[in-house]
Amino acid sequence: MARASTARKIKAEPIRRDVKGEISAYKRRLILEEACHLFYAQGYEGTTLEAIADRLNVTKPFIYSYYRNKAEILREVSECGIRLCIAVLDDVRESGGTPMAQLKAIVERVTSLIIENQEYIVVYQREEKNLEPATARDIRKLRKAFDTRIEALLDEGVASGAFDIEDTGFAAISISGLMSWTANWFLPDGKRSASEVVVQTLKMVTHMVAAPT
Amino acid sequence: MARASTARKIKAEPIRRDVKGEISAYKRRLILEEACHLFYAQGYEGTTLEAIADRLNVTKPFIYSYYRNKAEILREVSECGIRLCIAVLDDVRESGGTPMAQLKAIVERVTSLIIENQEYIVVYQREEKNLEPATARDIRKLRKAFDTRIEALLDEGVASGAFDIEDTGFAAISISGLMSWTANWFLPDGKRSASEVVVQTLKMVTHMVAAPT
DNA sequence: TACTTTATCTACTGGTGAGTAGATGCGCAA
DNA sequence: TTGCGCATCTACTCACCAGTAGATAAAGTA
Repeated sequence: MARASTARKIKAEPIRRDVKGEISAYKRRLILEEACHLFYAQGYEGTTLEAIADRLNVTKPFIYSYYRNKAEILREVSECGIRLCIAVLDDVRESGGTPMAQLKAIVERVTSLIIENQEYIVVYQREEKNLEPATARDIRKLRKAFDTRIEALLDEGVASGAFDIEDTGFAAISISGLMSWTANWFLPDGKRSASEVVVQTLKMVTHMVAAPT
Repeated sequence: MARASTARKIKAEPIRRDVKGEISAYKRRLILEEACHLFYAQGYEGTTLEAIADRLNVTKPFIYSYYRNKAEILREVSECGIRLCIAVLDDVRESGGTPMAQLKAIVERVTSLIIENQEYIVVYQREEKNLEPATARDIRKLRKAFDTRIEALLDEGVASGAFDIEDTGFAAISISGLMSWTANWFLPDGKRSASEVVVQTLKMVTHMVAAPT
């Protein structure tokens, strides 16, 4: 085993960076970004692996040494967006505050995230049918978990009297839908800037749930 | 010309149905429905014309005698949903009423329509990238026109004091987004029935735009 | 009956693109 | 300097599918 020979080196300098691994991860990242960009512009089936390779000035087998197949690239693209959204939700929930303050923070940050990662979000929405069924299920579960946790927050707000909502489950779907939908129509050079969209979305959501004062 | 010989018959019985044309239209319809169903279940690229033909117990060239090519089928599927929505909007606007009453009627009827035609709507949303660019532009224009006319209605409501909205353009996008999004998550056998979803959507939209009383 | 038209089929082509086998060449260790 | 291993490439295979040419059969017409 190679392990025995490296063991000595580790003793001399116990903490060392996995340079090889980092470079490999970086290359995966490059492939992923370019793939997402092309999937967004031309669709998944309309994008050949050769086209991705071309844009990176490499060849198709290069890609195959970092991803098992085309579907694995799509999987990674698809997971990316929802993972980020859940991370934000976790962060806000942990840092506490009133239900209204938390909801506002979530809407603000998640909407920004969706705009920033528009291509990833849209590709997932469009190309779900090209994922392997098991993968599609897993990602759907993540989305569902996101909605359920928004629902829990809304329940807290209803209990405290901050929100006036009849069906919090439905409201949660509506809020997360409103944010997701942004990815479908937002244009980076359109008449509304990203920050204006965030502000307006926040207003819509607030209007939708706030109890009359 | 054959026209001269049929002219005499038309004189004998001036109003006659175009049976041949109707049958032809009916066959197109059958192809369209089956195609939409398969596009929905397996994606556009994942559906072969042979598969569509199989389900209809015919062969591929049969389809080619009713549609020029695969993309033309997709075009018809894609146009279907938005055309129906615009027809409803026209109808409601024509029959008049207060802005609030009109908005409610639109949300109610369009949301129902979207649920009924879920497959058509979703296929369009997903497969836009597989349309010919010119066709995609045309359909986008229809969607845009729909939103603009919702915006005009919202403006009327703001003028009359019924609505409290800062950016009616944004609110219009949000409302049509909320309705469109339904197609993405509604399950015919899910825990909410179609009519419950319609009622809840109506409540969300009302909450979102209504001026405080 | 014989001829025409129309609807649909059988059997093909041509192009494409995912995935792979094996070659090549470069950097590193001894 | 030689040899090894890793990264990447060249050059293919294989399957699939949109679209088509031309056959066939059924219905109508004279």
